[in-house]
Amino acid sequence: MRSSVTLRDVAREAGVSHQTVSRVINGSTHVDPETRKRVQEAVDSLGYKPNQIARSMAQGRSHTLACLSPNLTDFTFAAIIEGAEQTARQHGYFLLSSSAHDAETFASLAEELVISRRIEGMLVMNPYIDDRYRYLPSQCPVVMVGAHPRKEACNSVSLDDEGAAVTATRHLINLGHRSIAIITGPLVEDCSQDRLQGCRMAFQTANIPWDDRLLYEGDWSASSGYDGILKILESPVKVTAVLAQNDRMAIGVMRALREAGYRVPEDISVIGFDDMPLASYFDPPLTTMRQDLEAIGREAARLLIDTLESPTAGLEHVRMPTQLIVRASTHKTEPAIQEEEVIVQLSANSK
Amino acid sequence: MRSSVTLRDVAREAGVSHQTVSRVINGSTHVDPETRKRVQEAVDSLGYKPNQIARSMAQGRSHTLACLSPNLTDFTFAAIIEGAEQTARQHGYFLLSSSAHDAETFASLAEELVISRRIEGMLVMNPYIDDRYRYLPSQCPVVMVGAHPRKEACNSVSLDDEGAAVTATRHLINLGHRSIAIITGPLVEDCSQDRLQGCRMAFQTANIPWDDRLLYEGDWSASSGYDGILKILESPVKVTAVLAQNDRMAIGVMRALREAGYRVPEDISVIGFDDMPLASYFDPPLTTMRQDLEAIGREAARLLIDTLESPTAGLEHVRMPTQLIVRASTHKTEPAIQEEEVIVQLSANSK
DNA sequence: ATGAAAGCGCTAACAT
DNA sequence: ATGTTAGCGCTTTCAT
Repeated sequence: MRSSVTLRDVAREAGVSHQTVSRVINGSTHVDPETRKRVQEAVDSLGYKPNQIARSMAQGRSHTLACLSPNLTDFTFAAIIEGAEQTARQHGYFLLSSSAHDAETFASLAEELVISRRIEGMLVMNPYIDDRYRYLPSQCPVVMVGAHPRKEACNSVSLDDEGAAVTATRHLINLGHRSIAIITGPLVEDCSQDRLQGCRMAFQTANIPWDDRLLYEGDWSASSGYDGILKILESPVKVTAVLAQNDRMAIGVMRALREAGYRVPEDISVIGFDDMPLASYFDPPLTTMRQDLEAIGREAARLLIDTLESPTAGLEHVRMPTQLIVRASTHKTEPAIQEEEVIVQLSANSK
Repeated sequence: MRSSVTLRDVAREAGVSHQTVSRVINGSTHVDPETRKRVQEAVDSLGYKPNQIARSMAQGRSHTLACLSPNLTDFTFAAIIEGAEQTARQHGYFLLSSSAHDAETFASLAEELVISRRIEGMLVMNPYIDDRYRYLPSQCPVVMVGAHPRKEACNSVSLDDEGAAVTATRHLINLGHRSIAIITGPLVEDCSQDRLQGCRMAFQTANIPWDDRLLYEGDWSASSGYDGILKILESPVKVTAVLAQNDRMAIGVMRALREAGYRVPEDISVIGFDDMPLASYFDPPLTTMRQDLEAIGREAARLLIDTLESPTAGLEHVRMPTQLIVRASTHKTEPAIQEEEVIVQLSANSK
């Protein structure tokens, strides 16, 4: 098991110095084609594979990236990781994904990874959900995912949350809704704030007055959507549509509505965000803002690798587009203003 | 950035040899308490952290494990990885999780990881979904997750699939059902076969004849559940209950049933497997066999680490228990035989 | 209890 | 174009 073939074994076999073998392995140009061939044969016949640990040691590089997220199971995180891992591997990096439930865990984990030289760069999912942004490693490049740096100098990839919210809200408005409840994610998170801001803007454009009684701060869970809409329905305002900032909360909303005797979408329309798996299997199938999570992960990894390989690269803040997916959970109230919206949005974002 | 503190820096600071520092770091007993204290102070004041790459290099160990699964996004895989990662970290290992969509990807990835000495052991999720089991690395310990070794000599962790299926089936039988449709996962997978076998056994015990027209092989997707039940309903047999081998297919079944004008559970009962997130938010909330996925991951990692650290350890094949979760999607047909079943199962499995 | 020497398998810098 | 010499930062002998 520890009888691995080394560079020197190959060198001996090929009758050259181990350095020449190294050159061949690393594709250096300064090698005689004849020699290269001989070395290559030795490599093949001995089944030599470079020991990456030794290589990392010699160059002081680990060829490993880390991705730290609050957990690995939320579909959004998992899909981003999947994308990031793909891209990392394509570029010869491995991705170590770890979950850090809270800021302390994050801090110790990040420090260990960096100081122990195991990783060269780090993807940080949702850095502002708690204090974790305070503990971002200073000694290696970081890419924020799902949030924009406030004052940290690092790359970032996030959704066009504001734009997505504008689109979603306008979809409802165009269906004739003017009394729209909003269930947000935790307002400490940028993405909740941005989505809220998008709603505000769309309201303003349509001259819909803002009403705080129609707002509820959830925590992304289905049960918070459930609780939220029930709370809102207690107010005297008549709601005809609900915008939930993610699909899970939208599910909770639909369930509460059903139990309270409302029909979706005939009485109340519901729109979500994410287009999570099975969104089309809900009852009714959910209208939602789709985001291409794997693309976010790919982009984030690309950004990190770019930074690693060309340290001169400036900071980038990428916003990923979203797409309105109209299913059965949204519906006209009064005669709709115009229905072409859908087509417009689909094409505008499908690049 | 590369100005890290090394063992020698600490040694100089403490006025000892770097070797002594190494002893302190590694908790060797043969160190004078006085010296140890001095070294410790130097370590602290300099903020020294061992370079893990160098350490790996010297001991020929990477302290890294890999987990290869078909993808990272399926909730089942993600949750298992989450559990495995936790345990790995507790024991000082890192977990490199990668997805290998097909057998070829798996083969090259596994080879690279092992030969390059990046990892010391490997968790392999669902090795029999395709040919990947042929490419299991021979040079490092492997733990199979979700399947039992056929002839491979490795550890494994899987669900008590057969037992779970027996419990699920008996739940339906006890509710008076005798005409039960079954939607399976891909039959190349052990877990589909085992669950099917459990159904067969429960049928036999209850003297229910087997009817192939009530069987459909799905692929775990919601749409295959949808298609499957529609296909089964074409046959002249009257179905009163459906057992889907996972929750996603169960969702597909419920949707098809709803669209075909059947009520769940009044006309037809549905039971799933997994207790996936939101299972309780389906309409109706889904009765299902819960599995503790994170526990599976933890167990798998534990097994792998045990093997690594005490090579004398024999092979283990762990079966994890499941738990019947009764919600609203199952219902009596004729007068039920007895209802205490539920309680019995819950306590029997909740250890 | 401590130190000195050697080496893990490779790459980098300098020869030639 | 190729070889030689030094390490990378640590652990592992083996002395003392």
